Amino acid sequence: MVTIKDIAQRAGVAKSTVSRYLNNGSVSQKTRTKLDELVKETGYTPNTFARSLKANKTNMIGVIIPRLNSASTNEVLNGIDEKARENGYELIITNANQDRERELSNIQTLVKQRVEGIILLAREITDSHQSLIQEANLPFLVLGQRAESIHSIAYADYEAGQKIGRYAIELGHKSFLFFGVSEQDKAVGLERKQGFMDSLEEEKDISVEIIETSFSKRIAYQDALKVLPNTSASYIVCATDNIAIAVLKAAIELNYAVPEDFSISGFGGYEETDYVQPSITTMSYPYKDMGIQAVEFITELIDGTEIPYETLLQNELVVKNSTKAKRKA
Amino acid sequence: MVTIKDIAQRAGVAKSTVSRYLNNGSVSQKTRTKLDELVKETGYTPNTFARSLKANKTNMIGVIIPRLNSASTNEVLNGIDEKARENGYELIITNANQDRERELSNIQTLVKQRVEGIILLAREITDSHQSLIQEANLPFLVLGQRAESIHSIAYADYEAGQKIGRYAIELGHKSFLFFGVSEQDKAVGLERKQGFMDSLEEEKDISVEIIETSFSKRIAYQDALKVLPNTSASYIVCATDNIAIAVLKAAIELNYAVPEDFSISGFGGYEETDYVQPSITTMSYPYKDMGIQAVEFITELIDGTEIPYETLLQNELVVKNSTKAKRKA
DNA sequence: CAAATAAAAGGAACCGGTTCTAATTCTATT
DNA sequence: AATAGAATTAGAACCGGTTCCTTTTATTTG
Repeated sequence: MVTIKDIAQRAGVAKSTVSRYLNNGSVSQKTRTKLDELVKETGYTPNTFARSLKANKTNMIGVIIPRLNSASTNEVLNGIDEKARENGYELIITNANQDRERELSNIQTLVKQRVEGIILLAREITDSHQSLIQEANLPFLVLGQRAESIHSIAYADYEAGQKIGRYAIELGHKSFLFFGVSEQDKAVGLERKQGFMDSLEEEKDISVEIIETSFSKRIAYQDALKVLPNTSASYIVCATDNIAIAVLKAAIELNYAVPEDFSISGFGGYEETDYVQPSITTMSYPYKDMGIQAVEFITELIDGTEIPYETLLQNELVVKNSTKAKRKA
Repeated sequence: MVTIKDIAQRAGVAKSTVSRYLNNGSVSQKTRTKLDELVKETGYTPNTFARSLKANKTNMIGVIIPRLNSASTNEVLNGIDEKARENGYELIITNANQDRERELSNIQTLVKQRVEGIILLAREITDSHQSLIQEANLPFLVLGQRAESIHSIAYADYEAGQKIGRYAIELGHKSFLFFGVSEQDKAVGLERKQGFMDSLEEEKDISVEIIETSFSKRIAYQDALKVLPNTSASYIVCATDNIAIAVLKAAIELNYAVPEDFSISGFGGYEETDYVQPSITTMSYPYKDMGIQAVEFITELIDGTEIPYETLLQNELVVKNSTKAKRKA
């Protein structure tokens, strides 16, 4: 590998001159030309480590994702990727594979790699997270969950829940089945449900049955096969699009008609909801925007600019063919 | 940030002693205990850059993926991630976003980052790739495409095409519609099609209509809306599962019955094919295994071990509900 | 044309580690 | 107790850059 020393020697100048040439300037036209040639000829590129070592700056942002095969994660990553590139940062993406221990160890790994900031796509923020983050003493941004005393960007999940509730009420539904996930996930498990429940508050003659299932399509599908035959609901609220897709599959296999027998809606706005029969009504989430916003924020944090501790991103209802007005009894 | 010098001073020993303590050994019990304490107390971690600088070793593998929101990419990454972790490598994942220029620039970025090897999930290998890879002079592994004089792991796409063809023939189909993609993608665009076509060779009274569409569901869907009303085919071969899903959607919206009016099959084995109605017959691909295999190979290349230039991974037919025997005319 | 000033270049120190060699200390042996 | 040999340790050099300070060279000005 050719180094700055080699270049300097061959050009007959000092290392420092080459360094100046590479960075700001103040080099005579003559040496500049000479160095241009040599760099081209040798294909010289400065060693990033040597640079980072001295500069104490790595130009890298660490990203921790909960799992790889998730459409929402990918969209967020897409936004992060695009914006990071634009801002001149390299990304180190690490996968926690839904394992809390691994998430923590990923934080440490990134700290060791001397990233300048960390973006965490979160499921849940525990005390271990809190203390590790304090300790790391790095710009840190949590996405998708609100977190005390850590900067975060989250979706307006509570409001999203409300919007679905109000929409269903408008359609005349009274009897609901809610497929949710564990409340450990505050945003998805708690806030969406809470928003939905609160939106029904002032209505009369409402019944709601709540089932806790999983993010996994397979498990949600199995749960739905068991639950659907015994429900009196006319509207099924699913806390994620994946759950909605799984419930739809179960409903059809049990020979129900959707939306005639059940209306079904999800949360997420996944493309996949367009490609099942019927297409599924859902709350669309600004995933990519979140990624973009995240890089903007982390950049500001790195630069020492103040940003709000909590940012909420709104989402909107997309009505498709899996929901319809309740027929008059 | 606390450095090795700080530790050395506080322990009253030389830097080199601390370094020895951190690495191999040959340190007296007394200093070892002392240093244990100090490291714990200060939370010292060695600076990766300083280390890499001297060692000329980074323990990092670079991965280039064509795009983020792809189920197959994610599965492969999953395997890579798992195995890399096991082998003690860090991953730098970069996204080329389907842009050839960006793919090339990603290679350069990774080379600058001094990764020890690069894994490229490829769509197409051009001459620019070839020369850049030569120049980089790093262990390099291409996944998903065969590439001349570069190590590669690919799927047995030709054979996969044949298997689908033979299966359809067995079901008694004679008239086919093939939704393919550009031949620039050798594996998906060319080999799958070629395998399929060759498998029909010895049959009589066969008709095949070939449509070139896109990897994008949206575009494939639009193409299908145009083509389906005018086809006489009874079996539709789609070069990817995404295309199959899009074609199925179009078929249903045009009021065809699947598989009664058309049998439809895809390639890929995506989970999503289970969640549409009807579920789609497909060739399953060992994505995760490829990721695992890839890390094994790149590790061996880094260590200087010889590996075969070309490795082919087999895939198998998974019959679901979107295909059935042709009814006798 | 000499002196003052600006521009360019050189040299050394440093970033935070590792490694090699030489020096010191400890242990065992006679 | 003297000495050989092994185990530890210190110190310097180095990895490949950047940066600060000093010196040299070029340019301008009176």
